[in-house]
Amino acid sequence: MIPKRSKYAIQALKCLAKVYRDKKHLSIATIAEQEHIPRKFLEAILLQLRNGGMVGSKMGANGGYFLVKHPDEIVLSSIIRATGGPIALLPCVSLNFYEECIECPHEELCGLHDVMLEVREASIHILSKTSLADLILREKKLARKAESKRK
Amino acid sequence: MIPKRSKYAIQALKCLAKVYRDKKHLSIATIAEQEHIPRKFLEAILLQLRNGGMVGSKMGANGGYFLVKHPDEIVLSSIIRATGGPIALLPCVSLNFYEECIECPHEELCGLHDVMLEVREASIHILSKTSLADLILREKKLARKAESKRK
DNA sequence: ATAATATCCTACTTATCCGATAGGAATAAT
DNA sequence: ATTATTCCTATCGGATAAGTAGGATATTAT
Repeated sequence: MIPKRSKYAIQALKCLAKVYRDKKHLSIATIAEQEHIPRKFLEAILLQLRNGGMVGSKMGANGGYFLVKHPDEIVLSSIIRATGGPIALLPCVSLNFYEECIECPHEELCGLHDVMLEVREASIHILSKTSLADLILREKKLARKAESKRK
Repeated sequence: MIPKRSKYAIQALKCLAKVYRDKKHLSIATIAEQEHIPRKFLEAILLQLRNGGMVGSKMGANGGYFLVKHPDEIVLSSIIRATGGPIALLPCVSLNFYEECIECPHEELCGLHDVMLEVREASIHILSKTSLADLILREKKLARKAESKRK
């Protein structure tokens, strides 16, 4: 499981992506309210994303946050990583939280390691081909589908 | 990430799978030593697996644990589930640890939910086609590969 | 029978991490 | 100035995971 932190980050960035072309910025409070995220917690998360170079900020009254890259270029896997969320199911197959198993004499001979690598690759494949723009597009499709179903 | 508990469970069951055809059983102590798992912890895990009907046990001196099903029929996903390990990356797409997001008005309209479902399906697909027998087979292949590489 | 060897069962400890909060300093717009 | 906002550090409480303790119960071997 990825931490809530990562999920909140994705939601927040999705909000920012929606106003990207208008070159608008959004305040923490606005995003927090829109997405039902605890305000102070979101503050910490956005700060982390900013220090990681994923978003920009404008201080002072009428300030806020904005994306520094196009929503097409920001993919889910990098958001998860930037917020400290592990994707792999085991430490020994994690790129960012790697830890070797004491019990494995040779990692390259471990069958479980091998399988878990496959799982990781499959997950990362999906998560790094899906951008914020894709996410928004997906929601539009889902809305249309629900609409046509309701009739 | 899945808990260590689940990983230990897989290792232990792999041991039992290796002696399955000889209708042997192994004691906790034996497995613990072989796999470098804390003895008492393994005890708790095997007990859980037994109560879940995945393994059988024989009490008393010269007792131990054994598989009740063929190693072909025991897949990784069910071991992970039996030991309380989540496979999904978010609670809202988890089969066994489902929790709805307060922030999502309609789950069916959430793009993230949609993507995470895909990730879950991909992971489960791999984990439920891989059995203990496959795991052992994989290790044999890896060993052969390493052998031919060493030359 | 008795001793030795196992599993069974419940409860506990301990450490770590996660989610969330507090409080104020710095900065910019009006 | 006042107000709105980000920036920064520190902290708290609760949950969960990993591992431990100790004894009850069952079986085998001698």
